[in-house]
Formats: sequence, structure tokens, C-alpha cells
Amino acid sequence: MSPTTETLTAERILEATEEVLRRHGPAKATVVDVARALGVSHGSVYRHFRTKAALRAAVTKRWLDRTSETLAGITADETRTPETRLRDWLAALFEAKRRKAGDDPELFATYMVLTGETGEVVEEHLADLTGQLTRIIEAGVASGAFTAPDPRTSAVAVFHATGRFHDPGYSRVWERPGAQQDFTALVDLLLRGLRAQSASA
Amino acid sequence: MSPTTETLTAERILEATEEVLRRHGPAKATVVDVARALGVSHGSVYRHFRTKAALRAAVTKRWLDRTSETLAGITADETRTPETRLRDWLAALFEAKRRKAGDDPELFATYMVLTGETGEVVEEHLADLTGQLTRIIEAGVASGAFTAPDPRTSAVAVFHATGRFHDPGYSRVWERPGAQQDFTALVDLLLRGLRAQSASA
DNA sequence: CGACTGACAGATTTCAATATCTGTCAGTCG
DNA sequence: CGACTGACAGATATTGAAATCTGTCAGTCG
Repeated sequence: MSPTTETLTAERILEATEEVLRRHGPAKATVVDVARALGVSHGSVYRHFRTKAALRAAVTKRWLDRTSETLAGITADETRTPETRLRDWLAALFEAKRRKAGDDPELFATYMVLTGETGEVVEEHLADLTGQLTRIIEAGVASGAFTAPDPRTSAVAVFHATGRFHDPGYSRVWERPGAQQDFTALVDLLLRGLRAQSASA
Repeated sequence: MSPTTETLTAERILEATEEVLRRHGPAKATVVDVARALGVSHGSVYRHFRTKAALRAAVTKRWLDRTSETLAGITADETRTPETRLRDWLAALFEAKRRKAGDDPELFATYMVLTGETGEVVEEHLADLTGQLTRIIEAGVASGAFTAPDPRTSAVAVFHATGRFHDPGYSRVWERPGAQQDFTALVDLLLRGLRAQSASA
């Protein structure tokens, strides 16, 4: 039952690091703290992660991947029309971010610091999300619901356009009274732009 | 000819404050510095501005108003179609911000700090800009070029959608290779959404 | 043998003393 | 009289010495 006798794995280190970050915040969480929480010397942590930055990047990747996986479920759900899937996907992204920021602001601030440190991991996450959006738009083009000469370009445009509702830098406006209406109005406008349409006079 | 003998006006204080901010940056610019630059005691500065925060807010307002005025010229230009006006207005906003950030990054960083301090002044500026957008969209609805049940709602949606290309928080991505294409793709999508259209089959 | 330790050098952070700044106001000077 | 000064109290920022941390590695122990 004593956890100190278990093998030291990267997984256990990541869990301990999350806990230390939750407790102390990003500015004060040290590798020594993580080692102490695990009952080992800090040299052992460096056996699994070359630097403190690499350890923090791994924690960040884990956190971002949890969001990606939830959304991937919507992306792959062929029981919904592409338009519904796009609406639901964007709403789920907004809702997930808003909940994280609202439920535990300190932890959210911690992850904002972490994502600000690790360009590479964030780039990959954004590429994953725009990839999912691309697949939804491609499905819409295939079904005739959408018009998009280049689905990837449209996907990036939609992702940029909705930045205010998923970029952590905007988290302070997510709880403002009109936020939900603003979000809906924006998604309506974007869907009007994506939908197949015959030109007007 | 000696400037120290001229009357001390709010205007002269604002100019001196801009200069001090340019020289020392937002963290080190003090009211004492401003007074020294003007050859007066700092008590005299407090005669015109109740607090240091009010002085900085006044400088910020001046800076933001310069952008608003340039754009107001496009808003009011009835020789262009509403669609062209909207494209030009958004492009001018992006270009103005990108130039400011690129030409003098330190000064731009200074104003980012100032705008972060003064919620009220920034709110007014944003209300002014969305007001201009509203008028352009109203003109488009009047001419039959646009469909928009509520032009103000659409204007806010367009402003939010283009945040990545005018919000200072994104300035670091404005010089990236694909930025101009990303901007164009986004504006194209938004205009498709605004244009009057007959429903597709 | 190989996972782990602990002492170490250089880098970074903390902390408390010191200096500077903000905002006020009684008093000066033209 | 009224614009301006300069000394002041409390708040904030700077500084440098001491403490802690990061990353390494020769050595221990099962």
C-alpha cells in the first residue's frame, strides 16, 4: 500500500506534477516539490524528463489532449448532419473552455501560463483542432450542405473567427451577460457563409 | 521661445507624457519624470490630472482616437459600395495595427499595457468601432447588398470574428507568412454570410 | 547491472533594507 | 487671487546578500 515502493514511471511523475501545480501554482511549483511528493530525490525525476520545461510541456499536452478527445467524438459522429456537427463542435469547445475557466480559475490560470511556455505543444493541439474542423466541413461539402473551395482554408477561418470563444486570453469575457448570444450570432453568420447557396440577383 | 515660460496646459502635459512613456516605457514612467520634462514641480501636474491613472487614461484615449478617426473616413465614404467599404475598413484596421506593432514594438507594447489598465476608455473605443461597422452594414442592408435582421448584432459578430487581426493580444502572429491570406479568407467567409442570398435547394 | 541518491556549480528567486514615487496641502510669489 | 512649489506620509519599487532551485554526475545499493 505504500506508494513509495512502486516503480517510478513517467505517468506517476505527471500525476504528481499536476498535483503540485494545483497546490502551488505555476510560479512556485518546483522539480524538488514534485520529487518530494513522490518520496524520491529530484535526480530521479530528471531520469524521466530531461528538463523542467519538458516536464511541464508533457503535463500541458495531457491537459490539451483531454479536450481534443471529447471533440473528436463529435467530429466522428455521422448520425448528425455536418451543419449540426459544426454547431455542436463549436458549442462544445466554448462550453468546455468556459467551464474550466469558471470552475477553477486558479487552475485555469496555471494552464494559461503553461500553454504560454510551450509553443510546440500548443501548435500541435491547434493543428489537431483545425484538422477536426476540416473533416466536418469536408463532410458538408460532400453532402452538398456546404460550399467551400478549400475546406482546410475555411476550417482555419472558422477557427480564427471563433477565437474569442475558445482562446484562453478572452476567458474574462466568457461569463459576461451577452456572451452566449454573441457566440450564437457569430456561429449563425459563419454558417450562412459556409452554406451552399445560389447567388442573389 | 523658452517653453518653460508657456502656460502649463493639459495638452502640453499629455505630449510630455507620451514622450516620457516612449523613452522610459510604461513600468518606469513616473509623474515626477513628466514634471521634470516640463520644468515644473509634480504638484502642478496633479492640478490638471487627479491621479497618475487618469493621466495615463487620457494618453490612451488620444492614441485610440487617432485610429478611430482614420476609419471614420472610410465609414463615411459613400462613393464606395457597402461591401467595398466593409472590406476596406477591416483591411485598414488590420494594416494600421500591424504597422504600429511592427514599426515600433516597444511603443506598441507600452500601449498594450496602457489599454490593459483602462477598461473604460477601451470600452468606449470598441463601442465606437462597432458603431462604425453597424453603419456600414446598415448601408448595405438599405442598398440590398446585405441581409442582416439586426445590423448591430452582425456588426458585433464581424468585429469579434476579426479579433485575431486587430486585437493587440494577437500581434505576435500578424507578421507570420500566412497572416494576410488568413485574413482574406476570413473576410471572404464573413462577406458570404452577410450578402443577400436566395436559399439553396 | 541499472535504478536511484545526494553533493555540487551556476542560475534564479526571496527578502528586507533603502530609495523613490504618489497624492496632499499649507505656504510662496507674481 | 490663483497658479505653482516643495515638504510630507504612506505606498511602491529597487537592490544586493542569502536561500533555493536546476541540471549533472560520480557513487551507492539491491
